[in-house]
Amino acid sequence: MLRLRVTTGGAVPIYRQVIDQLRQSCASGKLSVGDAVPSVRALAKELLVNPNTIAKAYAELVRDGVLESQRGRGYFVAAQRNIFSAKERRRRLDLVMDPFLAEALTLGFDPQQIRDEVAKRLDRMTKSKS
Amino acid sequence: MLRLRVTTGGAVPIYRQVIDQLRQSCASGKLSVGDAVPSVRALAKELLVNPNTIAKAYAELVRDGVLESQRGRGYFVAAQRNIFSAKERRRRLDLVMDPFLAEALTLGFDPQQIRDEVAKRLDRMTKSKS
Amino acid sequence: MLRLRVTTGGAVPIYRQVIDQLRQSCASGKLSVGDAVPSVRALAKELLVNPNTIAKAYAELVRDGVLESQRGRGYFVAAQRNIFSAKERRRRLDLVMDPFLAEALTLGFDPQQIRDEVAKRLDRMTKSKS
Amino acid sequence: MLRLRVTTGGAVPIYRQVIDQLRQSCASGKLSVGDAVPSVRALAKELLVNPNTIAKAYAELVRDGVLESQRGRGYFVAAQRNIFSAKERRRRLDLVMDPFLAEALTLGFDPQQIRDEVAKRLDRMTKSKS
DNA sequence: GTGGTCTAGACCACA
DNA sequence: GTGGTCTAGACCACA
Repeated sequence: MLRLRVTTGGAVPIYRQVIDQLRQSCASGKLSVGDAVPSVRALAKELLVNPNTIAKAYAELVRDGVLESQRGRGYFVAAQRNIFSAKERRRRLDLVMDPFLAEALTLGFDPQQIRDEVAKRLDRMTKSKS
Repeated sequence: MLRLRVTTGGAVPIYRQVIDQLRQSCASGKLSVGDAVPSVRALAKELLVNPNTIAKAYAELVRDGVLESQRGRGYFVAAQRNIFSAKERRRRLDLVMDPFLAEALTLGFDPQQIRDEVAKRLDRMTKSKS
Repeated sequence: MLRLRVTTGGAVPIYRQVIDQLRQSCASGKLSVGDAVPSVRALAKELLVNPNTIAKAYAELVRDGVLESQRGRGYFVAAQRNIFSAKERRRRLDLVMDPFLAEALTLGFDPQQIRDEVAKRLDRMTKSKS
Repeated sequence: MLRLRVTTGGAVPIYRQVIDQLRQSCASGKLSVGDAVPSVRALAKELLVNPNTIAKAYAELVRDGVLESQRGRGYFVAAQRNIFSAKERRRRLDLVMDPFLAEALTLGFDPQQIRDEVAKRLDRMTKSKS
């Protein structure tokens, strides 16, 4: 059973947190192709947020090819297809990588530590798949 | 002499870019403890942005212990205090690492590619120190 | 000056109409790279619809790389870049072409007429660019 | 024997797919005036969908003059009446053509490619007549 | 002034 | 029951 948690008041919008956590669930294999995700209303009720906020998150995941919606039935995990051009994928990677690395360095981690942590986390994410 | 560049086009707010670049300059050693950073007005003029935007960025950097203000003299790079406990640093690292890795994976990059890109980017960031 | 019109009550959602018309304005050269589009509030007021509806349309155009938003400044026409993979572009073309052709045939136009009308309309769209 | 196929995955509602495919079968000559179409129940059973969904599709086709219902006998392809004036047909064509062309252009296809794809697709649609 | 997020709540489309 | 669209309106972030 999918467990999501969001915090309010912080800098990260609720809908962004939902997106990130669902992406992670897909990437880590906690969710597989074809799996249903909670309905907009059910998740909104569980997280105590407005259904529109969940709908917004789900809509973005659909646009990015992570989820598919079936009207009247619900949202489901889509087969991963690379919808973006190589250039765009690269652009989007940099867009998320740079702030991450800047923050990691600012936190006092050195390059070697960062590489190690990234490798370790990637292992955990992909191993748990099988 | 410190060189900052901001782009007014993208999604990242100007004050955020200023913060990120100064943090990175400190992390990479381009700026050392005690170094002066440009005055609010000078930097605003140079970057052609509103002084309020720079003031806001500097205020956040002071709040985070990256800069110190000396009244009447200007802003200086603060002695690197590790404000956070090891556990807290770790927590904050995960907080930014997980969404980054999840997005990278759903973009279709595999673990090896992600490790390579991270290493490459880190090299570029830290080489520019010398 | 950009002129948009929407009808309510029909099958086509308002935000979809806004998207279509802005796409057309870009495709036909009525709008050029860097041009500002009306602010969310201004357009909402002009069309007598809710600002959220306009915001939704603009957000989709940003996601598709047609517009760029500059926080605090407004929305602007983005440089056209092909953000989608060849496969995805093809998929999206079919997604809009098939319903169009089916409707055209149902209206009683024969293939030759449809080809002619498409060619004529394309000419008008791209000639008006210069 | 009429062959319909519906996919329950995508964004297009099932009843819409049924409508589009029947319209296309009529337009392409696969179905001729007076031909019977499958009964609501038979088609629902064949496609594994709710009979209400088929009933809804047939109702719209009757409303548009594509089908006729004969009480107790079933649904039949109606005599092709051109319900719309030439002007109205033209207006309706533009209504669907413009968004299609605008999207195709903003997807990065050039006029020549669009003309080619349209011609190719039309060929395939009408060849299947024989 | 601009855009961004979120809530509360209505009403429709679809299965 | 499910998702989709839209309104009214609040409050924040940014320039």
